[in-house]
Amino acid sequence: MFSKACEYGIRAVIYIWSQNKKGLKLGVKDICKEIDAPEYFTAKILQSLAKQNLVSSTKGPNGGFYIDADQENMRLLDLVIAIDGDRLFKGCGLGLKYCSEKHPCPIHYEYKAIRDGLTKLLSEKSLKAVAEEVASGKATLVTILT
Amino acid sequence: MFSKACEYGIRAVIYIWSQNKKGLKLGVKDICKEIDAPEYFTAKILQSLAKQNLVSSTKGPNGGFYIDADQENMRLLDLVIAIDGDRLFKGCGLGLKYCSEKHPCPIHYEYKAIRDGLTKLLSEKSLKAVAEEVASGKATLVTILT
DNA sequence: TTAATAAAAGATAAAATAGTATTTTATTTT
DNA sequence: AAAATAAAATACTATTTTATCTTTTATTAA
Repeated sequence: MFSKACEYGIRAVIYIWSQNKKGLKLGVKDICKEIDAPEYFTAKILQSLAKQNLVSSTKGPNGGFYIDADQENMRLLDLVIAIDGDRLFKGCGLGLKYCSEKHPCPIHYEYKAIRDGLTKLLSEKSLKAVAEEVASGKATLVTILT
Repeated sequence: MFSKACEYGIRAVIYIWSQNKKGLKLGVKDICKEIDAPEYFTAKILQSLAKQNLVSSTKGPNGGFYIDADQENMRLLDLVIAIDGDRLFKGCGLGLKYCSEKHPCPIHYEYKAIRDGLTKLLSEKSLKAVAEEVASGKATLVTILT
């Protein structure tokens, strides 16, 4: 569903937020160790997000990635679009160039319902909300056996 | 969501079925012309489906692809799995190796609902049903402007 | 002001997906 | 039996995604 880049990106950003409620910045290495993602690849994703102003960063000692007040209200949808684009949220399920209510493909309505559900899910989940779930232990970002 | 191969494959199989209610077999060229898919690529997909016994084919003059009585009850889900595998239907939305009710990722329940919806959609839509919609003009497989 | 640190940028490589072309094999019609 | 037809098999190319490594730039602490 989501690309690998998107999976890593979402996990990374959630982890960054959960850690820097205290003003703590995080290096890529720390982030990737925690969320089990490839370091250089994740660095690229975060740099792209920084360029798009979804996360913040500073270089040098004690530098790293963090999320400021303006950014913490982002929705997961914003993140997904920033990383994967909007391909998941538009276009026909069967790849028809023109597919519409008037000329629907055979799965048009049902597919639309699924996609709208996904959009809704990602719109309603704010970074803050999911990160708080993780911080409180209600949800996890890491592999836990058993 | 679905791969290109899957989009072409679904469209091709639906078209094949709608045409050979009469016992008519279809060549790859005809199929691809109608559904606007790349010929050689689609040929490969159909050959793979034939190997998996989801469609039938015969070589030689008047040969081509067709769908026999055993095959026409396939669900779209069977098709998708045959082409794309089951990656879409299992695994964590955020890519966690272990994500479960007991240790859920932050979007576990909502994502599961979406995915179950997709599975349901593809299970309930039989090839026959969608192909009949196309045959009757209720749905389309081709690009129609306006 | 120098050394250390960490992101940014750029270059490269591997794997997967998408797409094309050619050769081989089976079948049918003449 | 020969020619024509069409799928099957194989080989090849291109693009995108995933991933790694190296160099540069900004920042901070000693």
